[in-house]
Amino acid sequence: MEPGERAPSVTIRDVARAAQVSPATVSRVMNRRSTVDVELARRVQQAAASLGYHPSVVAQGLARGRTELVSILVPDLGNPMFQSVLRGISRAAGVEGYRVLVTDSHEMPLEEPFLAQETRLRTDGLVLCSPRSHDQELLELAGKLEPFVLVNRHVEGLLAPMVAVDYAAGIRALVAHLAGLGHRHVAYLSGPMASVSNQERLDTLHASAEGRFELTVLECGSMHEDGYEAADRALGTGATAIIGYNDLVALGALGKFHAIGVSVPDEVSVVGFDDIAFARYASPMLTTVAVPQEALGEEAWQRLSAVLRGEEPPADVCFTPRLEVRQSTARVPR
Amino acid sequence: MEPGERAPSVTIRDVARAAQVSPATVSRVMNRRSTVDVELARRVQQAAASLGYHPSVVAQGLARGRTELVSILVPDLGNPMFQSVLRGISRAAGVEGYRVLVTDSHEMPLEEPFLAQETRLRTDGLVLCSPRSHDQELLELAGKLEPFVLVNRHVEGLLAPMVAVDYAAGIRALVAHLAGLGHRHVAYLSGPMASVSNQERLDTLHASAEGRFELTVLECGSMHEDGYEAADRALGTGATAIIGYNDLVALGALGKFHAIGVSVPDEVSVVGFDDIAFARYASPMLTTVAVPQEALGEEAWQRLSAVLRGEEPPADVCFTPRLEVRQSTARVPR
DNA sequence: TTGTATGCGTTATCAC
DNA sequence: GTGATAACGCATACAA
Repeated sequence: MEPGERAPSVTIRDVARAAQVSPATVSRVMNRRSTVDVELARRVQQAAASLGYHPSVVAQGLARGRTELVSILVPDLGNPMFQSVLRGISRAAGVEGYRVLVTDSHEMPLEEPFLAQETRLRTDGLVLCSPRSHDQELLELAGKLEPFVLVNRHVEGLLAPMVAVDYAAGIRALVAHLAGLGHRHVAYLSGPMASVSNQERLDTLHASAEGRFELTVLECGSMHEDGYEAADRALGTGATAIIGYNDLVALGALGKFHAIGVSVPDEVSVVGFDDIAFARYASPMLTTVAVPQEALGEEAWQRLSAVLRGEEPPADVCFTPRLEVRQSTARVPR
Repeated sequence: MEPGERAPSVTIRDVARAAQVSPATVSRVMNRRSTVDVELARRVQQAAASLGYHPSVVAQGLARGRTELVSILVPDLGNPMFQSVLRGISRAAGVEGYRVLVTDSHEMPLEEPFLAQETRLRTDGLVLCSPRSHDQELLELAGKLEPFVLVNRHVEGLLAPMVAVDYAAGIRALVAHLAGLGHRHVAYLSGPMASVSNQERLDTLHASAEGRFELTVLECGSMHEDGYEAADRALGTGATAIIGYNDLVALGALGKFHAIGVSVPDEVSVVGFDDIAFARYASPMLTTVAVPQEALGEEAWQRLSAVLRGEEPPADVCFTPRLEVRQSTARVPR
């Protein structure tokens, strides 16, 4: 065989010939369809085995009209939050024989619509995770993306199933916790501007901080580095407590404080968001708002799966995150 | 349309009819093939646009004999090391228009051969990452998996391209570092028994510890929890330095020591392996052996890509990891 | 129960 | 340059 040449794969016809039956019968045996004479079935099995036959998934996909593949698009594969969602979907889908095709938009909102369509065309359905696009854009795109489900985002008027998190509730719990500890000046390390959940956290923060403490917002980002870099700026504002956009940012801040000899939580309190696995193993253990990440993925799959079966998907769900008080928060220093 | 019914997708024929040309011409236009009369091309473009036509990727796959999809199989999607490799592949492949289908074997070595074959059949090629199977099994499987490349594993006699890491060199650097700090009793938190790289680390450890320090090996695992759980056991052996199977384990141990008030590195030194992003932001910053994770993925893609093009792949590569001395190691306490 | 024939949506070969 | 037509490999309605 020349390099680049097509490998001569063994087809259903080859098996049929070897077993002296029709291709249809081979197909029936391979798919455990209807009742095939046991003797014929045996011959087919044997022929298939000895020829090393495997049905072409692509041909099956074309003939059946489905690939048993679903796509997931995430803003950043490097973020443990999305990795967990991916895991949840991958695991749940795997049980039903579906595989997952993953695409990373690398936090480039403008690429999102194209990538979403592109990857969607390759599979039976799509999970759109924390899309950074505007509501309007998603509404226009929806028709081309169906069937799909939305994770970590709510869009009014969209008929796609949604799996969301009540970030506002999480923020309120956080605010109550910090206010209860006596903090009167809090800094928020803001995430990507395109992140809708960042916007939601910001709005809720402003609203619920009112009358409880002064709030300073600092542009930051979504990665370790961003938190590390922003930590002393935050401290410079006079804040006694710092809320990270997510755990990555909070952990980055923790790292910086440790590096410059600022004690947490004695001199400053730090909290995160998501409760990624590392939050629990940080020093000090990070107080954070726990989002059920793998569950998000599982619920997303349940809905996509239902739609793929032509059934009515379960109702939209909105998880209420749980405040996980650990060691990175304490009473305000006096 | 009834639920479950097939969506009536617009086909190449619909476009041909609308543009009053043959399907062949439409195909030529869509693929920018040969020279098509500019007027006809315009009509086709327009018809395609107004009908919202997108070529069926599945049908293209069948006709062209390739899907522009590759698979990656990893032992644990929850491990940042594999996530980084996945990212590296995903990014590199994406540039050439290839998408990545990811499968997680959930550290179940027995499932691996089946999953590898299954996922391979769905795509044009496979990246086998840190397979837990025995050499013999891989050798027997090889024929069914081609084309594929091996990451983080070397198998004698296998003609598949390989991208590996010289773990022995990493361990030797670690041993020299710890011995130089005066440590005379070291504990190794051992990873999954099925992990070949764990075995390699273990062997090298035994060999190079000889005459420098006493070595105690404790069964542990590959996750945070495992390290957290094993940390005080390790301390109980009288070891003054602890080597984790990977950063996750080391970070878990760090967490435990912080929880029980054991100071790192004053009372005990801790080192990891891989240099995941979190290692740098831990408190104290984790001394570890840096493995170029995304580069592994990129190199893997380069080789798979070459084979897919029918070219000779680049020679096997073996990265020498770099010792990253940070703050979790210090002179032995006296 | 089993085989025949057709369709799935493209690409590619070959005449025109 | 352009259009029939035959693969591509399988599933399935229908006939036997």
